[in-house]
Amino acid sequence: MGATKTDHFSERQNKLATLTKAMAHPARIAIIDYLLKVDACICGEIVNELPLSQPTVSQHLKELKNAGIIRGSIEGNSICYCIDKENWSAFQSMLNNFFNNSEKKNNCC
Amino acid sequence: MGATKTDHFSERQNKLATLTKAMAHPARIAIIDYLLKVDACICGEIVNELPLSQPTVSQHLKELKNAGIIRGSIEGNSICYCIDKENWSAFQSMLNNFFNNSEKKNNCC
DNA sequence: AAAGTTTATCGTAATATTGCAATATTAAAT
DNA sequence: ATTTAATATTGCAATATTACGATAAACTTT
Repeated sequence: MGATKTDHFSERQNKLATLTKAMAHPARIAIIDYLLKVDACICGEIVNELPLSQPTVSQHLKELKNAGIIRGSIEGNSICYCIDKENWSAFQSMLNNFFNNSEKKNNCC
Repeated sequence: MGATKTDHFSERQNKLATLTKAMAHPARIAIIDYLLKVDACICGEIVNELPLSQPTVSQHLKELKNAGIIRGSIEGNSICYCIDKENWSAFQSMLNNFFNNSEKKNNCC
């Protein structure tokens, strides 16, 4: 056991879970925060912004990249990271749809 | 190691991470989906809705409850669960704020 | 070419998550 | 009081995540 049974759920449910999982760490939230704040590609300063070692930050960056939240491109001997705006908008819509189902009338407890 | 260094991040960052983590499983998304769909308190049918064993579902319900996403109240010999609408709205705002920082002009890569 | 800089990967330890069988708990029904 | 029902808890195995030191890879500068 220990492995998530993704095959029993809908694609949408798995996607939402994957997306939220990618954000589900304060360091990754902090990275996204920073990239949104500076609103540009950041070449080689992200490690200094975080209270974690270089390998650990690199790993978090990789996860964000795998999830499609950020993009990285080689620029000389450093790597420039930025938010993948297209995907980011799609994720926002996805989460909005999820939440907007709660705009109903009835209630009970 | 293996434990998240929450003490190095802001309260907001940790809260966002905790919230997204609570949603970061297809079974938990499915539970929220279901509770939003029926838009009512559900007494003892949630296990049948999911392709997982009763103990596993119970555990996922517990996590959602701990995160404040759902509430459960005893009703006879079953337990009624529903979305905690107040918290749910707060979470929605929180995520909206997070995403709305990306409504800027500049871009690069 | 050698040395420096930046980022990624490997290896490994600590911890957390996922899942379920078995069992416990609690209330209703008989 | 016993049985039935619904849900929670315990215990455990499999897997995933988090973190970092050591090292590798790739590009720049000297």
